[in-house]
Amino acid sequence: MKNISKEDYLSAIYKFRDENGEIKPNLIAESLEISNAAVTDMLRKLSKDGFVIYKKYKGIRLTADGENYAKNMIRRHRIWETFLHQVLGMPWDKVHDEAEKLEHSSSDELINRIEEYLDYPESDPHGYPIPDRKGKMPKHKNAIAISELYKNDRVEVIRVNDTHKGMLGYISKIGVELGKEIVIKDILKFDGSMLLKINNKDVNISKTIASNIFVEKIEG
Amino acid sequence: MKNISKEDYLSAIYKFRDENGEIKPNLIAESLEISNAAVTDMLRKLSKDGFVIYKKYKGIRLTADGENYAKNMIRRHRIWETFLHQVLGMPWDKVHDEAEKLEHSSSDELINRIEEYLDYPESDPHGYPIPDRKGKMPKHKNAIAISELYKNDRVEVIRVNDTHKGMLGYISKIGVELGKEIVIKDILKFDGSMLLKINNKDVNISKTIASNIFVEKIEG
DNA sequence: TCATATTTTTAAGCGCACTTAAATTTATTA
DNA sequence: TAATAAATTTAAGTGCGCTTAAAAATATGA
Repeated sequence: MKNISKEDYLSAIYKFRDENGEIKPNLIAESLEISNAAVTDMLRKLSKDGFVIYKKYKGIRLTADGENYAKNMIRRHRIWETFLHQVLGMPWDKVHDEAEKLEHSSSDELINRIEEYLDYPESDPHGYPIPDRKGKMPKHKNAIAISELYKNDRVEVIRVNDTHKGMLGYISKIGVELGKEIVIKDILKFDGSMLLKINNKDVNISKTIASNIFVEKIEG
Repeated sequence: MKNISKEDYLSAIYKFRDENGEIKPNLIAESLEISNAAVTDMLRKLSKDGFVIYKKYKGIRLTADGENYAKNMIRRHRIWETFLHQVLGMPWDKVHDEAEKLEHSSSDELINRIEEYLDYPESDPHGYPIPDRKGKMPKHKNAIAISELYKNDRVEVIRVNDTHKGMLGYISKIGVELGKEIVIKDILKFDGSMLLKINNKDVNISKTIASNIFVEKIEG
């Protein structure tokens, strides 16, 4: 059994809902790696407790309460990640799992103290924005996935997706980090993989990886 | 339900066992605030897993594995308390509950990193020793409870017990902290309460409180 | 549009860490 | 030492968050 809490469900809904703010049970089940039946069970409870709008066979959406709750969990998660990386020097690809545990065991007061200690950071080690204590999310830079780029584009890394296990470790091994400059040297048509220049070295990355590294163009 | 983990049982046994290293189920149940029946259940499991020696109706003791496990939990707890107090400025009487939650959600690697960041502290904010990563406990100062002292003794606070809820808050409110000088001004025979001088103020404390503040005598 | 595939819900059940109540063992004390 | 009290174990049961299997609803596509 996995024993996932209400907190994880709300975070997952928040993260994976579509442009209309809706999500299907199936996607929740996949992201939490549990059965669809378990999701149905929990949705009933979350609905009863006023955190989601749930009607059988219909898409699910967060209530205002649910959204606040989820945003607070994301705040906790990202503040822990930032602390672990910046203060304790924990590597990029390890902070996620550690924060995942800590976020459920911290009072709001503790999170606020850490935030203060970090001098109110606006983004986590992967470039994601940290909601403030009122739930306000700092403005995100306009990010493009590397997979959307063209040959000879020169870009700077501003965000890296941390949803896939093991991927972050690989990404950091090939030299990618926030602020790093990358040049697109070639795009291979047959598999969508891309040849990049990072740290003056040529690196080939798959389309999957390319779609999880977000950048902004360097002008000029 | 309280949902107490194996980890809490082992810590409780470690803390409350007698001079022979033994403990009765009853005491475990009281300290964890659960029923005796729940303790019997868990003891069976802990025994099967090799953490305690358990024979029906006999005293319980930790195996070497159980002792190591418990000591590691105490290490986690005290390192978190030290971090919360020293780095984040969390007050004396709040760190216990917060650490209680965090200790179950931290990898050994995280604890080691915090320990390093704190420059390998030897005692927690209440004066209790912190086991090192091999389980070695730093030598404790020889502590006397204030309740054992005589009129006119001059002493320095070196440890404060954090087992009673609310007591630490009170103790800190009357001016007691580690390293603080106290003079015993009087002992009231009829109830064992004591009149102390702290910060040049007279304070009366009950026998219960007096037996939970530990000191060493100031020579001369 | 109708058969088929997919998603979602329902039903039954499991393991865990508890609970209360009753039975049993051990400890106390008169 | 025998009656009584206290501690401990056993038995039965609960709530929670899962599971698998089957049933029902929705979506897809020839």
